[in-house]
Amino acid sequence: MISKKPIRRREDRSDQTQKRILRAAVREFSTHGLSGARTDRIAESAKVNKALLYYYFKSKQGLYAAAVENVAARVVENALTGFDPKYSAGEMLLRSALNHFDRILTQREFQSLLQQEMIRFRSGKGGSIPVLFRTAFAPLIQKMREAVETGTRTGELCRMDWLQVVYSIFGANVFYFLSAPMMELALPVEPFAPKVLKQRREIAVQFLGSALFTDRVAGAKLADRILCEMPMPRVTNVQARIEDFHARRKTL
Amino acid sequence: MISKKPIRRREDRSDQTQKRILRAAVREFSTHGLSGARTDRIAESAKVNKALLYYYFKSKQGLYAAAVENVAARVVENALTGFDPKYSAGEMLLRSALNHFDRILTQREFQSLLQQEMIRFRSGKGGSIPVLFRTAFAPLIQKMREAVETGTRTGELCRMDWLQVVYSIFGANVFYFLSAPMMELALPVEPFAPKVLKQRREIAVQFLGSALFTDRVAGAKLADRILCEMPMPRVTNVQARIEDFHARRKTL
DNA sequence: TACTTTTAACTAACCAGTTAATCAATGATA
DNA sequence: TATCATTGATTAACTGGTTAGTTAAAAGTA
Repeated sequence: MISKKPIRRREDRSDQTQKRILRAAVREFSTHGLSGARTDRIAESAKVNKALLYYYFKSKQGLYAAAVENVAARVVENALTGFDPKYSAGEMLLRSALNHFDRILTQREFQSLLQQEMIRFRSGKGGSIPVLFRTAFAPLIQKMREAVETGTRTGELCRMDWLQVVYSIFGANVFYFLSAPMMELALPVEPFAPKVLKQRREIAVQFLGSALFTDRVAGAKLADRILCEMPMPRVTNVQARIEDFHARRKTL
Repeated sequence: MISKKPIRRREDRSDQTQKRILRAAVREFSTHGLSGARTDRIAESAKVNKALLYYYFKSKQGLYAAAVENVAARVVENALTGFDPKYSAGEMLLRSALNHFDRILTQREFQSLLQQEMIRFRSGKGGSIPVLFRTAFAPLIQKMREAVETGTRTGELCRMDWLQVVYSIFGANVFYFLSAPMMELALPVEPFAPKVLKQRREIAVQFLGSALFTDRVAGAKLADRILCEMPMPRVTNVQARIEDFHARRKTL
């Protein structure tokens, strides 16, 4: 933003504008949905002419697909960290819960896009769900299943349905962020304030610790230890949040 | 559908067409979103002229608002059943979890609309969230909070953050239905098959029973008892499911 | 007749996608 | 190394189909 040295090499320049378009597209699609998004708005926010969108991504659909893939790729990389075999099964689960929370926190657009894709998929159109599923989702729940099964076999965890564990972990996190706008109206706190987020994150893991483990106290202790080792990431996405804020102001 | 006796009274006739429009609108908006929905399609599916939509509901936005309110109203009525003071705090919570599951199951459109409204709300525009919040959401979580607090005071429930309980209960249910289309790709089962639904519903309550209660075994037993008293409702919405099916076929 | 409900046909705006022309690196040539 | 055709990147202006919303008249009911 600040450095104004013009890019000389043609390729680099083109790459950069493509990235700019993609960033703008992710923002637009995640806040307005596929049909609500406006190509003019994307072009304007990427500071390029609208025709460029079609030059690089042939159609609105194409741009949308590229946007979804782009965010998905960013997610996949760190989805499986935490399943290091040096950890016990229970620890893997708690770590993946934290991982999931942090991922939603740092990549909010992904969540919006994913939810919208889910609705689209349910009402018939193929969309990107199958791809997302194969690349991001399937490997993760497979790992979780294995962890629950070994955990119950060794007696570390309570005897329980592995799917229910998946639903509990993901569900609580997803619902937290999903319901945040509404909760904002209910509670005397701002759900996206760093302090509140941090506390929520801790409580969620502690809850899992005492809900999943045979030895409740040991589970809670383990949760505390992991929390020390995995501090909450800083939310770097400041620019987007500022833009959000202004968009909000304008429409009030 | 079958009975063809024409309605004589003007008022009744008008009422009925309004309802037909509203039903069609709910279907259209919940599958396509506000901006994806087409007024022509709503009119056609309600078997009225498009101008009637504007006669009764002045604008697309107005129709949308009416649709959301309509579904919300249906939800509110049975949200608070289960908080009968004759039950213990723990029982209230388990019952409300089942209630919530059944509500999503029988009124799927509400969920879609609500989620879309949540995204809309986050990205600035007021929408119906504040209304929905006051009428449906706030009273419910208030009751849940009270239940958790009395439950922990009496020692029936584990000492835990009441909000975390809310997130766990709602989260698991919401996430089950939200992720169902994706899970369909992951699992060898159809998540909307009555048998699968029934099993999931049971496991979810049993999980809560042993996660929330100080006495895990007692919690699980209570869950079983409640499950007997609250059998899964039949999904009456056959027409919508058939239409869904056909819509799906067409777009493949 | 007087009033409400419903319709066919229309319009104005919007918006995805196109076109043809311009601009600026690049690399070949003398 | 100065020149210039080539090619990729970018734009302003346009187009045509779509869609929310209107109007004026017809049909139905009290």
